Amino acid sequence: MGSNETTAPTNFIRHIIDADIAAGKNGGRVATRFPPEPNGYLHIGHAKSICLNFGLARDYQGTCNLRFDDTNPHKENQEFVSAIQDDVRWLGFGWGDKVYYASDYFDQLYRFAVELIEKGLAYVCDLSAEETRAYRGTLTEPGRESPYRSRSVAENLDLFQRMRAGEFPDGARVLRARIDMASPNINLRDPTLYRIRHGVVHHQTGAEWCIYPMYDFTHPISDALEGITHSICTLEFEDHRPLYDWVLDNISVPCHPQQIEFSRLNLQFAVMSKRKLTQLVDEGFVEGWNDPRMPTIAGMRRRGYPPAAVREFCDRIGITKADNTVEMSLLENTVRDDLNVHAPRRMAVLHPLKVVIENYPEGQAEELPAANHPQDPALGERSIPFCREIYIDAEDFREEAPAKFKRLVAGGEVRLRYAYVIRCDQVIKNAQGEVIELRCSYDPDTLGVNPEGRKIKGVIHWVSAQHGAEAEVRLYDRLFSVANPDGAAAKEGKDYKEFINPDSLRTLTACMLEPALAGAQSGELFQFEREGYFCLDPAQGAGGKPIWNRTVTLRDSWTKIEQQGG
RNA sequence: UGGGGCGUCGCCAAGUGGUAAGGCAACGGGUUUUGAUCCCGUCAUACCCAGGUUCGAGUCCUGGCGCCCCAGCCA
Repeated sequence: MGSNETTAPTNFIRHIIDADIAAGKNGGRVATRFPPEPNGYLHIGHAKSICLNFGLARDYQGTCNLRFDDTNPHKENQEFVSAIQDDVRWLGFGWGDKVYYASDYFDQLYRFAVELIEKGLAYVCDLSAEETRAYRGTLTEPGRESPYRSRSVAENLDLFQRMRAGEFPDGARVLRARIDMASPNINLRDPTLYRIRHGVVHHQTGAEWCIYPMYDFTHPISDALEGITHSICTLEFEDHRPLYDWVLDNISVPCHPQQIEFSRLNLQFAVMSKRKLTQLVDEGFVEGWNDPRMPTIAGMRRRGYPPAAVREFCDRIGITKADNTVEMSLLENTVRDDLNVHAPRRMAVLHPLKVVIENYPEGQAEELPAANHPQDPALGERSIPFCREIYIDAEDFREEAPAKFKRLVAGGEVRLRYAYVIRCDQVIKNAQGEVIELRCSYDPDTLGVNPEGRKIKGVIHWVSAQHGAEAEVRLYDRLFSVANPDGAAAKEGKDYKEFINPDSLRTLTACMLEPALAGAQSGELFQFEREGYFCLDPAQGAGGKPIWNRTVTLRDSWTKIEQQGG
């Protein structure tokens, strides 16, 4: 196998493909597909599948089709079709100029159904949905055969044609495969192949059809028609594989793709089912599918996760058949690894506390050079204005210093990043006793050099009060307050939504940014030194202020020290 | 009690009979004008359990145990 660049780590599916190639199967060809149903936005679990399928095509010089599994118009729409394409492209994968739709095969699917009927392998069944369920039996008892199971081929052909012609109402009849009502595998107990759906406009085929094929019938045929070699899906379809093979074994298709199943991704502090994500959106628990707290691809994009980091994450988690729940720290660390290398550094004060440097001349200002990246000179530098009044973060000042606290304390000194060492001479408080301003003095001999005879242990960030730009900053935390919302809900007999973290979004409306941030473009990412990585949101906040989303925090060893009573 | 899967470090995960990779987390230490980054070190006599085969088993066999999925005219 192999290619020059990014080759994903090996896994059991690659072993299968390697063996197939060695055996000369499919003429050594590898063709996969990513088959989303356009009934919602893609999430990080889909990203895992996308990276797997498109990654296989990339590494084996094969192909991967983007194919919409659009057989249930009731739940699907064009907005989702478009969003899915945006998301796959954003992740970094392409598909030439052809997007595939299962609905492109509706005519052929119909003819294959007729073929099955002609072979006596499918029949029109008049049982209601409830009756069908009752006839199906249970997990431990076999089902009973439908009274319509022995209709003649001619009658079945006539009825199926009339189903298509719209002669029967919804639910009146279905087309079923005639397999085995006693099979221990419930999927083989004469599964439904076609159902009647009047009055829904399909986003691709409009009102052309009033019967729609089921997944189990559509999927294997779509794969075969596209010459897919390896049809990769998640574990819950393992029980469907005998049906997948049955369909292909009994109709005249050009090839028989191999279905392979892997386990889906579970992520701590998140829910991953489309039903639940849809609910969070529809019921207003989040601002939309692209809310930065959502585990959707659109949400991660808005949050500022680089696509390369998401791809790297998918490589790091691997592909197996074992149930798994990945820790959020793995995702966050993957994002940090990418951002640390690529994000230019800036200074921003989130909780401004005014500092007046009394021995700095009023009306004076100077431009101080600052590296855009401390380890990568190629990113260049910008200059930062310094003057008599600045803001520092309220968290960087304490009247009394806890042990190991190395920021500014009353009477103490601290280094202003890329500027001077200052000393806090006086603390000004309001009537409530809250610190509202600091009067300091600076040491003019400390620009770029350490003072003689004393060690300055702390460095803090700051922004010029005169030159800084105001901004809104949104701090995101995990959407759920427990690692496993579904598990907690089941255990405590509650709804998973009761575990939504009330502090998953904290909005700071009076932040101060260094001037270099003023011209940033929507989507641009920076590290706000000592705070984290932030991404400019496309929207504007109150008063037209820019909104900066916190992508991820920096790793923080201080809070731990502080909590240990340090 | 039917069928299909899965069980290797806190979380992922290599391993394909020859004597337990790697990543994340954690914990020590060093560098540092980001308590960041970076660097160094520690971290499974042990692979769900019990027997067995073998010179040798996480890998093979037998029997248990645990967890996940399946009874949509959803995908």
